[in-house]
Amino acid sequence: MTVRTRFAPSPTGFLHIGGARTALFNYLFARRHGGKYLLRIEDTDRARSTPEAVRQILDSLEWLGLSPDEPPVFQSAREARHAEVAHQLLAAGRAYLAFETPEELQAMRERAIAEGRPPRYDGAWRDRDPSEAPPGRKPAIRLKAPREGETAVEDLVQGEVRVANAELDDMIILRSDGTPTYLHAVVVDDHDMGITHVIRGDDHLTNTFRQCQIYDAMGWTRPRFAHIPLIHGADGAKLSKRHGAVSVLEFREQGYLPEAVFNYLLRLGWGHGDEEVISRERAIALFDLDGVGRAPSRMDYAKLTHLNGVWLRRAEDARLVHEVLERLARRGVLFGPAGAERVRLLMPELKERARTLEELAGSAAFAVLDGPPPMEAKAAALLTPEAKARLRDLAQFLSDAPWERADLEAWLRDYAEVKGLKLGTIAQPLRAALTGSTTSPPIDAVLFALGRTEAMDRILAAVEGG
RNA sequence: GUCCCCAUCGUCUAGAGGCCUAGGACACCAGCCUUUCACGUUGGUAACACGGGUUCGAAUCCCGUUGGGGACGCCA
Repeated sequence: MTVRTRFAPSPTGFLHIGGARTALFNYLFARRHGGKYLLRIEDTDRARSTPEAVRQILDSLEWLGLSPDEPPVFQSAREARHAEVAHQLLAAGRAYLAFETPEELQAMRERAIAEGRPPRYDGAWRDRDPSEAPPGRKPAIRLKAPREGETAVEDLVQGEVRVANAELDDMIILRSDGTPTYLHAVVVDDHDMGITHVIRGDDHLTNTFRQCQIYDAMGWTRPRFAHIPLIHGADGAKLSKRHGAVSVLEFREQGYLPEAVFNYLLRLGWGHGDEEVISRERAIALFDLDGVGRAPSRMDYAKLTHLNGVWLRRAEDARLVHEVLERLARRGVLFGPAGAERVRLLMPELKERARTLEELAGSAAFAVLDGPPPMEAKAAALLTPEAKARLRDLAQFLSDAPWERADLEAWLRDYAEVKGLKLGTIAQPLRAALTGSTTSPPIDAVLFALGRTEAMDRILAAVEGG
């Protein structure tokens, strides 16, 4: 049997990092077993679902390389089928019409809670004849769930989980307006889509029992289930906005690389020995459900950032140059082809020193400019009268230098030696003049990337300025 | 409240009864490298929630306690 998995978000908001991980696990499991990974948009809540959210979810998945293998299924398009199955169950005597109004049910629930009883439907219409119904009232269809015995699920992550059927009430599968409820629609869709493995957040674990009852009532084969723990914020509570970035697109904006987010999410709740840096290919080769932990894990932005740095250093220079220039342009930094070329020359050094694309763009900003860069206070402090005098002298010396990086380094060292100075003594003021900052790539690399003319301009500007 | 799930350093995890003096990674601290910053590197602080069993032997198995999470809708 070919493995088929699905990710089934509801389009009521952006795709958050927990959903992304669920998608990732579904993707990896399918790939690992040579199966298909599908997407189903659960948009049956028409009041809260938006096309904008659908688009965002699709964008987010694409960015992470988790686009589905087949066109997405929209649950709302399948309502007729959901109703059909509900009516089949009704005809087969596995479901019944229930005539309470939502208000009545709400009141029953409140009463039960007030009296310390579990808020379960009492099955009042289970054996009553519809002819007794109040006139003109539209019924909902409820599943006639078994009352004796227990329902057990062999979960691929959680192990065997069982519950007494007495704990479960007769759930509504079709609302009085003819629309399906979520629990029912999911079962029908998963069955019709040929889903073999339902991998989802463990907030659905207790729903699973009721869904199994629908499979059983229809005589359908149940899929295998795997309930993965949720991701929490740093304080252990359910991940939310106040914990920082949670939307996938937000991570993209903040300069995280998709392969780093992929890697981080993979390692959150799943491990393979001591391996930390794991590529997509490696993940597909290694991933399996038995490596998934059962405890909820917490989002750790510091580790994500570290991992991002690792992937940033591994990334192609050309790609990073492109990203950085785009980000600088978006910041309103003006630059020409010469500036872009300097970033290109400097990228091998710049990417060693950044952990996110935002940092990378920040560290490249000095290079794209034509003319002296804005001077940080700490850099300005380096440009003492003495330092300026030395820079003037150095500029003279450098004006004849062959403009290759290795030569430049040699010239600087020679200069320092001749003057009896430590290299740092001249490198720091030079760095300040060239970059406006106290930190930058190696100074010879900076000189080389800027080019003789630009470098001289900046040195002289610093010498004459302030 | 009822039901379900979970529990190893601050965090992510390795660990399938002896290989555990509990390993790795992030973070943190100190040193080295050095032209700044990073990278790298060396070392350090730091955990089996608690209590009972089972066993020659338990982080690993069982029970309980505590703590966390989730579910109990004509939401998804």
